Amino acid sequence: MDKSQPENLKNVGLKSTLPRLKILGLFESGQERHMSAEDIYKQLLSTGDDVGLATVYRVLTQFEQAGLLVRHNFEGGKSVFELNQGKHHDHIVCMQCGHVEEFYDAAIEARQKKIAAERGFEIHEHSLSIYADCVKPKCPHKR
Amino acid sequence: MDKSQPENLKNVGLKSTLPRLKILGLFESGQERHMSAEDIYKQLLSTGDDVGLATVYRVLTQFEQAGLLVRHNFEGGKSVFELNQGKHHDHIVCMQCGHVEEFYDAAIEARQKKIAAERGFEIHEHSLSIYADCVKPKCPHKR
DNA sequence: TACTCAAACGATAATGGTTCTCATTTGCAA
DNA sequence: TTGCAAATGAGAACCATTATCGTTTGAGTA
Repeated sequence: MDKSQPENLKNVGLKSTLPRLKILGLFESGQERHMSAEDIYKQLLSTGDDVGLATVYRVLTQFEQAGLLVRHNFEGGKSVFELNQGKHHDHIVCMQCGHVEEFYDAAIEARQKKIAAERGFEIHEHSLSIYADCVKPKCPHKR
Repeated sequence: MDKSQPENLKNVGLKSTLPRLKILGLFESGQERHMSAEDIYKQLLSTGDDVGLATVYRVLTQFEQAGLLVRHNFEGGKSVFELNQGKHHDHIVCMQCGHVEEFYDAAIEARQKKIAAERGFEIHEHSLSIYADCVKPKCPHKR
């Protein structure tokens, strides 16, 4: 399923170590797109893959800097990460269940560029998060 | 200049106390629109108005709940607050100097509503922050 | 104007997420 | 294999924020 991991790491100049492979593997398994350090730590413990919490944080930061992951700071104080698949997108976060949905809107993107340019800014990155409530009873995702 | 403070507090059901008046006064003085708890604490200390840090946090939260202030969670881990003047707006934050500029774009707002509705969400709140670099040498605002 | 007392305060301890420290382990090249 | 810099892991440290709890205060009442 995910045999290409060592190359992924080498490609970004990171030594291929067990903890790094495990963590990257978790993201590539696609079980959960958005995970916090704590999520990952617990997940690894539960499968018997003992990785220190400090290492999880270190590796996540390295992956972010290497461009493998993207970090988001939603409300709630903790950072969540997701695989960087090139395509920028924004998020809607359900305030009830914490479920995260992604979206991309070209009109919004264009507007943002325009606004920044008008004000003499050079866009570095941007984050748009809509905090909302799922209206439908499709809210069984627990936080 | 800001004589109406006690009424402001009463109107939202808060007892008019010294710390609350001082903190609200700081925001109403307009010196700095966006301030963190730490900013406020230091500012008050520097003018001899001794208010406990715990009180600053407590009051900020109360003001937020009362609708007097709006809280933002920019990158950097700390919350910043600004006077709630009714008009919703988003922010561009300079990554170099920390300077914050505000903007409002009807097209973006409309798009957001549409996107949420399409996905069966009821918008609760949303926050759009563009992290950018001031291009011009108008960047003397220190963080 | 003095009295009462719940509400508010302030110092400090506790918390939660994250980073740092440093002794031990490991990937990998010679 | 061996050597060693890089990486790891346990736990301490850190930082923003919240909780605790004894003391103070605002504002209605006598």
